[in-house]
Amino acid sequence: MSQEKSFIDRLEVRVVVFSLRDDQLQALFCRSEPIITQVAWELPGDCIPIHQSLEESAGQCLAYFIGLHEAYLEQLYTYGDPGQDPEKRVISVVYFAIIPAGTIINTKIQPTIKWFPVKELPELANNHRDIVDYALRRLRYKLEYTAVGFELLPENFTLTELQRTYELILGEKLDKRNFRRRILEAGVIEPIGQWQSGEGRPARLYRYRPDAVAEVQARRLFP
Amino acid sequence: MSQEKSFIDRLEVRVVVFSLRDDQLQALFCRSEPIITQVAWELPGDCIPIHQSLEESAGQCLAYFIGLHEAYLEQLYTYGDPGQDPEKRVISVVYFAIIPAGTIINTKIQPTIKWFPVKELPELANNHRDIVDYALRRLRYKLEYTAVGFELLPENFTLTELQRTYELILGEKLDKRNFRRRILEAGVIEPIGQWQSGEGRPARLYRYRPDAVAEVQARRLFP
DNA sequence: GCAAAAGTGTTACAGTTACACCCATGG
DNA sequence: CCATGGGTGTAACTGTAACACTTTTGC
Repeated sequence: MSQEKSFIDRLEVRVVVFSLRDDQLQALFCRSEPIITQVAWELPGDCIPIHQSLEESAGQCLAYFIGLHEAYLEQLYTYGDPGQDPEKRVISVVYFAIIPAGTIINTKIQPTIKWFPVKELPELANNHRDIVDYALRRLRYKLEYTAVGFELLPENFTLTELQRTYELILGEKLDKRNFRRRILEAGVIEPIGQWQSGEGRPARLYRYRPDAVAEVQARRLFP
Repeated sequence: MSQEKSFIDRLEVRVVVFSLRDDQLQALFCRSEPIITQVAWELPGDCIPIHQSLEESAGQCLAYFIGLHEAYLEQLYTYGDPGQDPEKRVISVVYFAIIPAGTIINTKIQPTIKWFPVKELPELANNHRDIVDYALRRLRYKLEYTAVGFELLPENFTLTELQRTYELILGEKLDKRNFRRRILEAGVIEPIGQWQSGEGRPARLYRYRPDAVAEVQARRLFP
């Protein structure tokens, strides 16, 4: 095993932050340093201090950019192609994060950040567009067989809100009765005994049961 | 964004190599340098030269250890917890590889490597046991919704061999008629017009259709 | 001719989908 | 009292799982 050291790699963490805002799935970007003249956006990120684990760094990145200390966080992929300069390479360990709808984030910490709907992304630096696309695929995919959808919602929510969340991410309409029957049968949520009033009949509020076992048996390609 | 450089990180690639051997799923390890006196095994790996991409390095690792230049390769996870020494950290980008059954590998290149059945792993260095467990989960999982199972087989195979492969990895018996019906209906394999003889009636040989679309619609947790 | 492995259909059951109306509240 | 969104059950259909015997070859 060769022992050649890689002194000139730069190791960074990047985070794709998703949230539901304005009835759309949005992702967070920050303005990149204008290298030539073009201004582009990039994924929030940072170097990884030697004393930190990768996940800690991703978490700290969230704290730094949006002042948030708790969020769903999952490693997505590590990118590390050599660039044009054969003496330089950036290793990007990318995480994705999910922020509950309605979370108030402190944009004063970092005035250069901005949310964009995933359907209307701006021009992004490097391969960040591909990264977001991949994160989105993973989110959709994961939504189908785990309970990750609840991470997008506040602690208490109505069944209509939950259904809307699923519809937004999957990009298709779902049947109300089937949706309700199945999610209640799955036993992953419980009513909190309160109702949310607004226009029309008040809606029962539910919360996710953190003890819920919410992995579905995959459908096999072959039996 | 802070610009602190991480000079003392060591960046390495590791590969979990799976193959079917002796009617068992096996993984490849190499003898680790005996640090104190205890001899343990570790995942084959190497440093990542600055001019290479991560996947290239993983591929080169396969070439170096077993003289193989083509194999299914997929990024698994990146590990990078700080160790005891706060000035040192190893970043391990881990891939997993699948080698078709019957592939003759050149163990003369590296006499210190050895296959172990995944059910009888030896003592492994660092967190490599966890890594293998995770790779195995991913392999099982992936088998259920993609056609990755074919990577474990030689180019031509019988339906019984294919079924056996699935049974070995999933760890359960499958029904012969259901298995055959569904895989043939899926249209991912085609007969090559030859038969393999041995004991009993000769078996028809098939091959995987590389143009096959072989992703199954996931079963949803909620509709 | 027999041992050994390949190959082949049907039926019962479970899960999924499609679908339309009444209910409770606020204004 | 009416507009608005919340809430509820059933029937047809589709996919899945369970199951045993015949066929072809080598020895």
